[in-house]
Amino acid sequence: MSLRHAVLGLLTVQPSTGYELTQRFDKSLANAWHASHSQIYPELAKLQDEGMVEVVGEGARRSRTWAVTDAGRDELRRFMTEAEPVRSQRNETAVRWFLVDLLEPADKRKALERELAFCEAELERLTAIAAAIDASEGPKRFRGTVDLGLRMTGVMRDWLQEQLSRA
Amino acid sequence: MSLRHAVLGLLTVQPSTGYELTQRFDKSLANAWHASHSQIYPELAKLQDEGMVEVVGEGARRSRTWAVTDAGRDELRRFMTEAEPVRSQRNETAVRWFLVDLLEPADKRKALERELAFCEAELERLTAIAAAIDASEGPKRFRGTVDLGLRMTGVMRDWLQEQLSRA
DNA sequence: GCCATCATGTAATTAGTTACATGATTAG
DNA sequence: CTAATCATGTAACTAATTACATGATGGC
Repeated sequence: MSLRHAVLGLLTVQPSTGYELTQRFDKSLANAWHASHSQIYPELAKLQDEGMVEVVGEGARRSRTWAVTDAGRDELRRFMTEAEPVRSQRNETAVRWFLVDLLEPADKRKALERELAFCEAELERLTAIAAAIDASEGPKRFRGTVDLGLRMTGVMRDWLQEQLSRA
Repeated sequence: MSLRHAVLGLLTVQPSTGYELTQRFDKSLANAWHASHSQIYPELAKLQDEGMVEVVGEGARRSRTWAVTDAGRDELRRFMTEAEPVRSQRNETAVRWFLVDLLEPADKRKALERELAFCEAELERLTAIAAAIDASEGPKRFRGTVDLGLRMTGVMRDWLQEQLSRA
């Protein structure tokens, strides 16, 4: 189960409230993992029971800021270095791209155009994130990951354009 | 829900038994969707109830070959052309690559090397599939999808090598 | 005062995994 | 004849989504 490790990882980068975590899942981990608040709050409670996270601050609207404990850091390290990676994916976009070959030309073109628009938007989104990191002070962590996303999305865009020009 | 559309798609390409479908999920859709037999058999039954698949042959070991009906083809087309794509992913490997920046150098190098080995293996797997398609007669469907996989995995390998050389 | 958004939670349902179970066929 | 693999199914459990529910705060 990877939800808890994603939570531990995000909280290691930066202590957050449950609400902020839900947003960070869709920003930082948009291409990796999705979790909604109804999953995150119970998971934080479970992690707290197990001593892996703790409340380090309370703010307005009875919000609580969570941080990783030493036990949590140990568990995250164990996951990253010792646990056997689970490689299976669940990616509806990839299913669609696989199945696009089954469509007749007109439908295929329309589908490819929609996907192309998605890639362009994603490139823009990642470019903005990269610029923000570059403009910031400090260690520029995750700049590499953003760069990987940019390269992958670039490959996808090129591929879609080729498919379109042939369709 | 994408399982049923993956099933309809795979059966559109080639009628199969449930057993064959489980294998095709891990071969053709390895980088898109995973489903185990305990999910596939009930889904075939449900699709049959809804008139979207039918038994077109029976073989040894009481195996049954399933094919898509017109209603199934309609549903697949509707999914591909009209349904709003769900973009969220669930990809533990991507989570790991994101979190690798949190590790100290020695752990990081070890983690990157493991991922690099995975990419090399994946490149080999895809190269073999591409060669098989190229050697075959007929329309060479999905050759493009395999090529996309090769390009993406190539980008990943290069990125991992760069990260390693800097770690 | 009221609307948007921040913020947290639970309940009901659906999807997916792991474990259990069984029988048929083929290769050695 | 027996072990491996083919082939199908169900049961128990865990994970995830969708829907329901409530209250706080800040901007207008």
